[in-house]
Amino acid sequence: MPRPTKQDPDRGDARTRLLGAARDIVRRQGFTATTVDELCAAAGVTKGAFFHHFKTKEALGVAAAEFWAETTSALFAEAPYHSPDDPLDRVLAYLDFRRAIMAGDLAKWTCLVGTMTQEVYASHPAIRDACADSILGHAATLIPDIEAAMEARAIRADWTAESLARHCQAVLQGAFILAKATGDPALAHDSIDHLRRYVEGLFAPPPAGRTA
Amino acid sequence: MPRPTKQDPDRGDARTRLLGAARDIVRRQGFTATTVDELCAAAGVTKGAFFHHFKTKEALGVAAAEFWAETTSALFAEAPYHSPDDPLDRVLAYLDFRRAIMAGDLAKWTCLVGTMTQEVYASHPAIRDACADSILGHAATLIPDIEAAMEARAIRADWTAESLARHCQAVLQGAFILAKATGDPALAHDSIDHLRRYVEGLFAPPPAGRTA
DNA sequence: ATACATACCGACCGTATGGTATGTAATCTT
DNA sequence: AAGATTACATACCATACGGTCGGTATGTAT
Repeated sequence: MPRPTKQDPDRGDARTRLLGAARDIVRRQGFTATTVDELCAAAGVTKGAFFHHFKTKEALGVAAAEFWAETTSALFAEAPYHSPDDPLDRVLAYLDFRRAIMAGDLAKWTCLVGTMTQEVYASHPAIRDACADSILGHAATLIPDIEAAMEARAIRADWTAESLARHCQAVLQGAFILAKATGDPALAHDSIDHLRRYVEGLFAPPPAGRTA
Repeated sequence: MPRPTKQDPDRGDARTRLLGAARDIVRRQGFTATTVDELCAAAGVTKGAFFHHFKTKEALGVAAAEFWAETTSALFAEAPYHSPDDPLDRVLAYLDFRRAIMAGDLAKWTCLVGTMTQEVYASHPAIRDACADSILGHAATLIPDIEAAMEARAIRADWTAESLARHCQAVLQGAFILAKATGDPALAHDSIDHLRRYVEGLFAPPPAGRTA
């Protein structure tokens, strides 16, 4: 059962604070470069507390990915992009929402699990799997709207709603990398714009969606 | 002047071998998780040789990104996708080429500089800049063909050839992440397929390219 | 032949790292 | 209230890490 820490109470229990610190620091420096001591300092927690809650640093990585999945899915569930009546408009509103978030400090709007994946996919399978669950789980939330949009417009395509949902995530992840490389969110915005145009085109009336 | 090492001659000079080792190992484990000793062992070189050629580990990171830019640009320059007469076909052939490469060991076909960017964008600006140069430099090689395709089809678009070239790189980078997360190249293939369909759609005859 | 520079070797160093062992206080169970 | 369990704190450890340093071998110019 959680209990406030000595060093800085009234900020939640040690475990949650460590996960929050991991979310912020790992996004900025990566998983390997982030040390246990650093996480403890940021969370206002001692090393004993760290290894009480997480058997190893790798276990923290897994927990951080799961924490990320939970918190982001809550955030997106409450986001305003679900309100349009037309399912296609909901999908486009999702992209607009993702685009709108891309401002300010890079480490605040880039993706924890995408970052970790690159580093640990070969060396820490447990973390990688948790990251994959997070990414694919989030992608899956788009599928119903895409399917509904396909049905509403009677689209018979050579692509699946699932693959399009995942493609959106791929574009987002790639946009993060371009933004990090250049320090300029504009490149990320441009990529989302291209993606939005693609989705619009897929559902456009005339020769749309490459009907068979 | 390069000189073969004692441990394993006839494999090039120490510097090049270290850069080759960095390319392979960093792609699998990331920059931070890759140790100097590990690189030396893989290159069959001693630590003395390492720090003779590179002042610090960070300097090796910069050199590895530059090495990557040189070797890949050579590879793409000689690749077969330049042969079609129609510039649009060359762009599509580029995508087909990128897609075809995506098979086998992940660490062999994913992007060194994309991986490094995620880790070091905030902590090692020098490496980040070298990575940005590599990515944007490669993207720039696509611009002439895209521009020619736009001109050939008289496309007046609200997007630029440069932004489309960069978007292609974003999709590639994102595809790498999905493939790493799932261990399945199929997700990367699907994303490239979507990108290809997008590019085709942009240049399609009827209501093309969102003319103003 | 001498002098100098480059390329490489391998032992060593200070520190930072992930992890442990042990102790103490709050909370739960009965 | 008593014991058990959970939640945290502190001191400590073995090792691995980036980096240094003195030295040697191989050119290269004069």
